Amino acid sequence: MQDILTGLNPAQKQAVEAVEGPVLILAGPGSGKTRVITHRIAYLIKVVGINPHRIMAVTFTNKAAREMETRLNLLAPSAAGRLTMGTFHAICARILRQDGLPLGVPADFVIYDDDDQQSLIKQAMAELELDPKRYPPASIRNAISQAKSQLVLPAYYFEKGRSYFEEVVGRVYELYEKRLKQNKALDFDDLLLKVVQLFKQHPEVLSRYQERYLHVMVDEFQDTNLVQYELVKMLSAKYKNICVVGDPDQSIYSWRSADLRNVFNFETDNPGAKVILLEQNYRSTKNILEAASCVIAPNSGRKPISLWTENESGQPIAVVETFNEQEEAQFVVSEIEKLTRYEKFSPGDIAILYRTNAQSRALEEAFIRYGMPYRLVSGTRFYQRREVKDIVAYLRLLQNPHDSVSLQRVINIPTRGIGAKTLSDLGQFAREQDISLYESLINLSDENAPKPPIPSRGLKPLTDFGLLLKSLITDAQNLPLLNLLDRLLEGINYREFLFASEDGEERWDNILELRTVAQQYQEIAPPEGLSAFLESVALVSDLDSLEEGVSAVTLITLHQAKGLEYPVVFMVGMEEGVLPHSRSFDDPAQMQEERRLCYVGVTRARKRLYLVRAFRRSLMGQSNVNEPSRYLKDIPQSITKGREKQPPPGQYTAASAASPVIKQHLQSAGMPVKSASPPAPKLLELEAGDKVLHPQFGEGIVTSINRVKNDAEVMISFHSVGMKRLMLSFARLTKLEN
DNA sequence: GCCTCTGGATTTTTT
DNA sequence: ATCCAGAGGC
Repeated sequence: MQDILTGLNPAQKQAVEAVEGPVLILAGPGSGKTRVITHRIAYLIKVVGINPHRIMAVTFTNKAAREMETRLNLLAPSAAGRLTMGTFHAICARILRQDGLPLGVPADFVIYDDDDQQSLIKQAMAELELDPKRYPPASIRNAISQAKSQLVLPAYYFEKGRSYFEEVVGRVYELYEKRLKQNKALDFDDLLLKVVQLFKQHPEVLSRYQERYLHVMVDEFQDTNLVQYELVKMLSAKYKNICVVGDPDQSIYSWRSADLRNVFNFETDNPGAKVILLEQNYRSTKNILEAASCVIAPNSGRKPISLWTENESGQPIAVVETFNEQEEAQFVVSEIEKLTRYEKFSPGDIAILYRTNAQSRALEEAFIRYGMPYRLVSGTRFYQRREVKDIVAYLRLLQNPHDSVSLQRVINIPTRGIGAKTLSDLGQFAREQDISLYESLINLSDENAPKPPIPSRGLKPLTDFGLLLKSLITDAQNLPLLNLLDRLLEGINYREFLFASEDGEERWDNILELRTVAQQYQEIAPPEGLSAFLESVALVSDLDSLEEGVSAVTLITLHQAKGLEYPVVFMVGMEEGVLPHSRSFDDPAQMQEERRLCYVGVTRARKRLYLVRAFRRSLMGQSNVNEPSRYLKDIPQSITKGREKQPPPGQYTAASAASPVIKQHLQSAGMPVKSASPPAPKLLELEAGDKVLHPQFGEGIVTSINRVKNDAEVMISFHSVGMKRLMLSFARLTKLEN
């Protein structure tokens, strides 16, 4: 037990030893959070004597779970594999496969990702004859997902006093649920929600789990939504040993329903909760830490966490202005060149962080031009690639033939002459008979079964497809995964099909890559090998494959960078409109989140931090001049080292394209400077009473409009979120016909 | 049923 | 600038 507590600071030690009752650990960035969690688990096992089987540790990412597993193995090897450790979704999927039946969740359910979810929603909307122009499927999906994350059921939308938009959401939600059930499918939100429902409706199941888990720990608690919190509350209700670890300043996923109320209400929710602050930072230099503190300080309603470090002051923060994004990229690359050539840093020590994926483009081009190795985390994600999704859809169909979303996806892949008309006829028939699409296909080759009304010309491909599926489904029961996969690829002539398309070779390579992943499931006996594979495919992300120790510069979004650290960090695009993103301008809560995002970025850096901005930036095809990010102003000059642009080189003769420094120069020399600001945008013509659509808030009614300068303040009563005040130029409103 | 064109939108994406 | 979905033409 010596080794478990030695080397911990007093706060960490306190956190490790606080094993009784509810505990809230507020852990600043770089404060040794993972260390505390793993040591606490080791302490529970080796000192308190808890059976590892009775401990649950929940994380958000597979990567975090894996890391914890690895580190725990060093401390308490005997516990290996005996804990329940994993992501919320993985743990819930397991519970449902085992105990879902009483709730009507079949053990062989498939998991729908966001794309599948959207397909099914579109389909439901078509069935309800709802115009996707008026009710964007993405908004509806979002509304449904939000609802599910907050334990809201369709019935809520039919209560008195709901708006028409909400009623629409309710109707789609209801039908969507019905279709999910028919497809024996669950979406990501369901994995959590169904477990909560299972526990509520079947107390005997709940009490079994409650009995088992003496200790429940949750990592990244600031990212939990209401359902997730509800879940851990239920699980820990008997023994009340619930320990949550998080940092509200690093909450950047509210748009994925993360709810900070979970953190802020924890103490009132859990009387007698111990609160422990981890404030000593082991990661960054004093300068970097101070910059971080200054960035986050202006946010209101924060938990009182103030970071400190015994690390050296280090270098000043480099604040750099470049002309445009090409020059920004060039600066980054040449600076990296210097860092790796003249200093001790290697490319693997360096990361470039940005707000939006689109920003990676210019950077990549520069890296390629200079022949410098880089790795881009998640351009198009592997499991999102069309060819990979197609084959995964086939495999899902083999596990669960009722999965109509997958069936519709692959029914004409490769092209076999089954078009939209045939498909809709088939779909209508299936609905009328109340059978699945697969069953109606099978009916075609069964003499006694009712037949869908398909013109004879379209029949043959359908019948053949049905027979192909049927035989593959039998194979799925008997063949090891790789053999099954190969038989599938052969049965549909997939290689030939891909090679006939553009980028055929690359796409086939992706299939071979998928095959390599499948190889790991080869040893699991036939039907289970397939389902284990599919489950892992559904629940992994790209970040999971982010290897360490690669000798290349990492290009990564700020969101994805959470939880990572690098000796050298470049944050690019430090401009108003980029960070903070212009889409957040009209919502104070979102603006606070942008600030947290900046804070997350800054705190990724260990030794060196560069904050880079471009004077001009092309976004969506047009070039704009952006102000420096407000966050730059929050960092005191005493710890920064500015590197304003050099005097104008030849190519920057256009005054309108000059940096502010250059412009001043020109102006004082009596030269005319044309304003580089874009022309005032055309504003939407609106008046009170107009009906409008907002991409996030949905439909609303304009209650008042107040012109200011070139813009206007509009008050809008939204059906979904009530009254909001928005700036017309920023709010992406669409006018709807009254 | 397949191909081509156009219009619209384009933050972030742990599972 | 680009990507995608849906519409319309062959």
